[in-house]
Amino acid sequence: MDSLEFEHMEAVCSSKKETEYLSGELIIKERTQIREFTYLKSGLVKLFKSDPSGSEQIITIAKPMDYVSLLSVFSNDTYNYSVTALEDSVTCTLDLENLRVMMRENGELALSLLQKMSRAADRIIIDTLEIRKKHLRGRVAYLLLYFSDHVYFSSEFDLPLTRKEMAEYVGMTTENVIRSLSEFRKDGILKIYGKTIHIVNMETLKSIAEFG
Amino acid sequence: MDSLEFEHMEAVCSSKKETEYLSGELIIKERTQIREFTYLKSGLVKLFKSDPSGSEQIITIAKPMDYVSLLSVFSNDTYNYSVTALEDSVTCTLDLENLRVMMRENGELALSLLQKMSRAADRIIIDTLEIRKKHLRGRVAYLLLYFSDHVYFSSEFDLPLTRKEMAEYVGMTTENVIRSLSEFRKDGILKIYGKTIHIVNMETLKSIAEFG
DNA sequence: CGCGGCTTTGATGTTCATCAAGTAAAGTGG
DNA sequence: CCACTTTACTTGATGAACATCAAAGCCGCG
Repeated sequence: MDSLEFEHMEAVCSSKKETEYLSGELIIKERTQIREFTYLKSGLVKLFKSDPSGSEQIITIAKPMDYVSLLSVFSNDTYNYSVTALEDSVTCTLDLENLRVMMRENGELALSLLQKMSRAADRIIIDTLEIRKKHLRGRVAYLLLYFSDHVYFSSEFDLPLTRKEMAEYVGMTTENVIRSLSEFRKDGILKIYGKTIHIVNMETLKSIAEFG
Repeated sequence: MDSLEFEHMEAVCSSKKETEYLSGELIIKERTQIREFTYLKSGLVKLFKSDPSGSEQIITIAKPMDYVSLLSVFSNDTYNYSVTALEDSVTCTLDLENLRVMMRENGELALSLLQKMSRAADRIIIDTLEIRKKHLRGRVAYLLLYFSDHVYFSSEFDLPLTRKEMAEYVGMTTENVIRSLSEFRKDGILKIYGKTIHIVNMETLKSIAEFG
């Protein structure tokens, strides 16, 4: 959200509460009651859905100022996904009932929330379709570029996800994520030191992400 | 939307306009300016995104009282998907600027819109993840059950989609949609007369949809 | 130091897309 | 309304993409 909306909401809400989480900690557990509206103040988190069988699918990754209690907040009474911290993170929570009252009284606030929620949902849907079209190498490239271009703003960064999580994000197996990464390394597109990624040949990676 | 929201919006909007479309007609063209808020009054439509290369991906299918100008409305100034009628349909459009003004003045309206939009987006995301997990036969089964359980409320119905469109919806090839259908027929799960589908063995189909 | 989780690579088999070719159905123009 | 063209549907054969299985190295942590 931009700073205007942000201040707007802060001003409007008396019941703001901050909570710190360590990397790996569970922030929201699916199927629990939604009582609060949550956004991310700092850090990085993943939103995901897990199966009875234990497997997980990552829906999206949320950055500071993103709403963590995504869509379900206003449509459901329980979460249908979980959230855990990928890095040490701080969340802000507002009492949901309180926020609802505010929105009823203040259409401007409601409209700006609607706008922001729409943007987030839209991006998830578009990205999912985009990823579905691609072959495995293209998916991995797309993911690396996401971190490079939209999260860390650098061609060198530490992956906040394990290989397994990367696989869960783009719908492939861990082994094939690794294979794709290894191929990129062999082709001189990347340098890899464990979780540290250095994108050497950005152009090639971009064309793989687009056409692969 | 439920009838309360519905009346609410009707009452609030002076500029309502109805438009009829024949099956196959384009209702919204992606990348065009969004000027109106549109919902479906009767019929059935598909929302889809198309590639430079000409291929299409179906995002979802909208039923009467669903919002057709889905998420983009409040987050974008242009549509990032197209809409065409799958059956003869009637849409209702409201002037978007007008609606925005109403929402600012009327938080209750804004909140109810937010709720409804959230529900729709949520369903799309969940369904997409659900489909991604499944094998081809499971995807086709899932799709058939969607029509049976949520659109036509009958075990016998006419598919509103071509085989190709079914493929575009669930992310597989036309040939494999057909192959799955043929297999279901051979296994005595379906009877197929062109576009008419009769689900004979509902239980088996459900278990394929769930575990396939 | 040893255990468990994460990572990596190779070998194997399955699932699926692609290609090809033919039939049926649905428009289209004379 | 009929010949003609196009679009939709169907089946089979082939190969490519991908998941699965297996085994080993690595790293952090108790």
